[in-house]
Amino acid sequence: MSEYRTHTCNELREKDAGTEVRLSGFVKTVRDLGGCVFIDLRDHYGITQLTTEDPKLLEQIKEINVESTITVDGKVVLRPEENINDKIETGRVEVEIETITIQNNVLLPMPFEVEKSHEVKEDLRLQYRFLDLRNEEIHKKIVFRSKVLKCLRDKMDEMGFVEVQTPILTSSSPEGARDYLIPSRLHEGEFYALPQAPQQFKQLLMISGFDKYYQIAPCFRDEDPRADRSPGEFYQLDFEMSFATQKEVLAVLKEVTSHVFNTYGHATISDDSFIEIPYKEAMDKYGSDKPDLRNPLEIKDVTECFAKSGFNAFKNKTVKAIAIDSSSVTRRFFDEMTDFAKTELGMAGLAWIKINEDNTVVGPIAKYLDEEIQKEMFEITGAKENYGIFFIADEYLKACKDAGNVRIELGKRLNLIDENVYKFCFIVDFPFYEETDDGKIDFGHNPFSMPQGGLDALENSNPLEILAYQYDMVCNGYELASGAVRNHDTKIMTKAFEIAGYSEETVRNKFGALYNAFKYGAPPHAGAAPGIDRMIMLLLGETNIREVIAFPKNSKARDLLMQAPNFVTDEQLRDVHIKIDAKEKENK
RNA sequence: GGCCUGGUAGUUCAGUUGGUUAGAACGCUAGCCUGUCACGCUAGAGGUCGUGGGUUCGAGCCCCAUUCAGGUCGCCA
Repeated sequence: MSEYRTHTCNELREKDAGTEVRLSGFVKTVRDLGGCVFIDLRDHYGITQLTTEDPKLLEQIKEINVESTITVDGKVVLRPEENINDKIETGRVEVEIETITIQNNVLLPMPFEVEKSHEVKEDLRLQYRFLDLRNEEIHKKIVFRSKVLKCLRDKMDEMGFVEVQTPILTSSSPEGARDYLIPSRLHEGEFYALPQAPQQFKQLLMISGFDKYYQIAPCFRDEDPRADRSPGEFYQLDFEMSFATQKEVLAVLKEVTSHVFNTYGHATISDDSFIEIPYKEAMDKYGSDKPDLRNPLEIKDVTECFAKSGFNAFKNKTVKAIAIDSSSVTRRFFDEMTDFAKTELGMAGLAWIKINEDNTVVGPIAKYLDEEIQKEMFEITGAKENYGIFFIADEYLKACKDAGNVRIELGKRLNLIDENVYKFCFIVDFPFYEETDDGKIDFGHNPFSMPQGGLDALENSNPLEILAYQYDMVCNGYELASGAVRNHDTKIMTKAFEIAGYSEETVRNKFGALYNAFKYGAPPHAGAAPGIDRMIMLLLGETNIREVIAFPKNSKARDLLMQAPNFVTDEQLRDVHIKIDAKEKENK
């Protein structure tokens, strides 16, 4: 018998009545009725009610604070019929206390009530995360995460993938995000970087002949967070396959995600999931490369209509339109949307028209649209009587994105989102290059992916028209995975970098290991990496990614519990050959 | 870095047009209570209204600055 317990707090049932037991746990509540007392004892597994009428014990219990840890010896008894509590699994029995040992009392005031921690301001929860995690609801999410991780590992294993751990201390790599740097003590002035992803290692593993690799991999990116983006560090189910095409990678993504979402999802996967949508189509129809397909609204292009109209503000701009059934909303709805577009989305404005029962058109810009234009517009957008149309005008890409945000907001406000389904899709055919603000050509996503059409396309096409074998998996408006067929041919790679303005020498310097390895019979390979935190968030129907991470950082990438980052001693700095610029410090 | 929203008791919040002693709920402390499970009842303690400045006879409320937090754009394959 354990020194501390014979059973957990979720084990005792009616059949145990009469047995002597020992339980240990946290005091969840004390209900003192005067002549008798009830204690809810909580541990990782559940809750058991303790009770006593013994005056000596009643006196002792007065010293126990809520959330203290105690060990109790006692006898299991059946509860009287009328006092059964079926809300807890042990609710048909209780333990009559014989002795109580206080293991550790609560010595400081509790910063918040554990039972209500989910209502508390987030920074306080994070500062006392160890107490926050005692809350059953939050506790359960972390246990849930463990199950999902096992599920993923089992599935990957079943599909023949080998888990390989790759270095955490590695070199800076040109992938887009800012690196976290680690100064080297042994090599003055040099730095390690934490991996943004095990990208180069997994490709090297393919060259090593491992065929199918995966890893639940920590990734580090020094970027500002979002509600759905964990600041600083996060985990990916990173995988890579040799001799595989885009189609085969998408099939693996589909198999893994449908398995885990079918097993652990709070909603069901819709039948029309896993369709492929080209990037361009996604931008045109949904104004986003991570569209929420539960939202039935579609964006239409009405640039031509406005070109013919007398409304000069929209001339020479791309004009996007979203039609909604407005029979259930008032005029005020339109004004509030305009307000939202201006203040929240930073748009210049949001034009709209409303079509009355009798097909007359009203709204701030209605007078500029003659009947013929209206007719054409209704045809394009599918609008009819009792509909409203919102218009977003700007330079093409901005118009798409703004319309996308308006679409999302309309979906929310009109309550068009079915919370009980997962709609997955693959966004494919991302542009290989994009134009930077100063008119240069640069890689659209990452330089590791294979351009469609290979060397021929690079040599003979307009770079901005070349597509990449690059794909995302999207679920309910979240980018859940991203991947690519890799460029394993150094000739194509050199050319690809040349177009973006990098010399072969730069390529060799930036990722020499990989570039060099490609020259030793590299197999064609492709892969992807679903984000695990985001996946668990979706499985649980959460919208805050920090809810599914045991010890998350706050939105400024600070660890409020461990107080990181923090200043270090001068000696530590000397060790790693770092000097803090005093001026910079003062400015702070 | 830009924008939006917020900071009032331990916690979550309310606080009218700028006007006497800043409230509620939960928690905490003390007392009463033998079947509670959100136990109940009674009483009590608890506040530099984020910080600094300003306007005013008078500021939780108005103005400026600043700081912290959350969201969002930029950023992030």
